[in-house]
Amino acid sequence: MTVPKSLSKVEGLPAPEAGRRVLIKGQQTKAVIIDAALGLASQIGLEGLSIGAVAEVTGMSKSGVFAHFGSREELQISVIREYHDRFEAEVFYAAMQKPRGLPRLQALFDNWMVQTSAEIDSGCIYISGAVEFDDRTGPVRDALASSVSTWQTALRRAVELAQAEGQLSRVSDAHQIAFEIHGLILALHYEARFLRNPNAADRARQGFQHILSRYADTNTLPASTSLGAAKPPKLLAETKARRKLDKA
Amino acid sequence: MTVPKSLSKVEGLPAPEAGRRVLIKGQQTKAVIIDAALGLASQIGLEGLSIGAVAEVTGMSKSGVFAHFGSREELQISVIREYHDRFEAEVFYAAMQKPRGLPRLQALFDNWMVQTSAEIDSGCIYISGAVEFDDRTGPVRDALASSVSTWQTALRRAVELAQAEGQLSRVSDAHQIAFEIHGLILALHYEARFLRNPNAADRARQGFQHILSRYADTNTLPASTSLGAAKPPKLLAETKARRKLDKA
DNA sequence: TGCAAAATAGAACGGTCGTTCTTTTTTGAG
DNA sequence: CTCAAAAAAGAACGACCGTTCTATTTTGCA
Repeated sequence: MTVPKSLSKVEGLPAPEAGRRVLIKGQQTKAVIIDAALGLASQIGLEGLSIGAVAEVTGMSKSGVFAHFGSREELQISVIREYHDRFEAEVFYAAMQKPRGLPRLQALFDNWMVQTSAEIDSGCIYISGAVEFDDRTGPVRDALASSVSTWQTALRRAVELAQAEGQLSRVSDAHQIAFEIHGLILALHYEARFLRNPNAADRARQGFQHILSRYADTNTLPASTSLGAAKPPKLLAETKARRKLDKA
Repeated sequence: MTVPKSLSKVEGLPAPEAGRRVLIKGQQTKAVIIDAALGLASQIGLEGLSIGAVAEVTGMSKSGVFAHFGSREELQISVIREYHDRFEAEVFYAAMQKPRGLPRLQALFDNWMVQTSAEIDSGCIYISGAVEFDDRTGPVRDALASSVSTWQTALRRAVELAQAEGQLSRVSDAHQIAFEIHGLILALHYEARFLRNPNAADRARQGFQHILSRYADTNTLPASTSLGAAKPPKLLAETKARRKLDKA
């Protein structure tokens, strides 16, 4: 139909084979719109996001906003993509500077906490969106699930690296550990944002330290956190053997 | 406190001082409406709940449904109350038959898991509602938050009892332990319902056993679950001393 | 600067929503 | 069986929604 999926214009090539013009204004305002829409969606959710509200915030007309996307779904997907990019930059890439293993995993968790609910307003789209689209189908849900899965894979990989470094036990697989970490973030979001519990951040941090100390391997315990009692006597030889296997 | 929320039968007084009639039909259909509305809200959320949809499901007219509540907000609140009652019966009261301590806590968790997402469809209103109303104000949010707080208090109390019985360590307070358990349920709901991960239930169960074994006190470890490695050498004397304190 | 294309605005559409008002049907004690 | 009260239906309202179509303004290369 009209509005050709907005692929050639923004997503794909920046029009190097353009027959006539290479306009820049459109993409500028589109970025402004997406930014405003992301702010709105963070507060009222992706489903509550309306073109009229975005138009009012940006000072544009409804049809002016609409023309950039061609449908509300495409606007929602653009918002998801924008959130994905920011999440990737501020949580993932920011933590990749740390050395692999526990330092990087700790940085991922800290950044995740900040991104999720450290800001007073603005909830997490990955969380609210999951609730809104959990029994629906379609491209919006697919985009959301894809984005979340990417992040979960990255987190799991960080856990695996910590295991490979011998800093995290293998009594549970990485998926299980990532699941428990995810639960802490979800509980943080729930208690901080809905119940307005000011201690939620500390609870989450403490829970993360509990997970680390539970799965702690023998070498290099990072300053032995609050729970000093539970020190499982691990097998050093087994750990080293497995580290070799991972290199192969 | 044994959850003294639900008192009268439906709304206010069941009309014992009725001047003329004591009609029963109205309350019957009202119960039918609320049941249908709860089913709908469990799928599409409290915010997505529309009077028109409820009317269609129940085979009534919009105004017929509306007349029973006077506003959509009141319908939403009625749904929350209904969910509260069912949750109370199927999760809380069903677990109160078990002896206090770990058995009861385990039963609470198991029932909670079933209620939350064991059923294929029907999500949890406490979870979806928290996302939908986390930055709103008004009676619906208040009813939801009140209901959740009541349940959280009951859960925390169960943890405290397990601590008092000497079956759960006190290195963390009950609120922290309840927070971590809550996280497991939230992660279960997220992964099972949104990501369609069939292993989520096992992940949650395993995470719960991890929490138990982390906070395990010396006596009566229940058949030492899958995680056999981490056995923290606890102080027996300290535990007994604290158990005495709790009795006082 | 000219001028076509791009960007934006404006008005209107059909649809659904919660709600109100009026009318009809059903209920159940006398 | 009667009949007033309760329950339910029906129609209509204003508001907002996404979307379409057309008109206007702005953009930026020639």
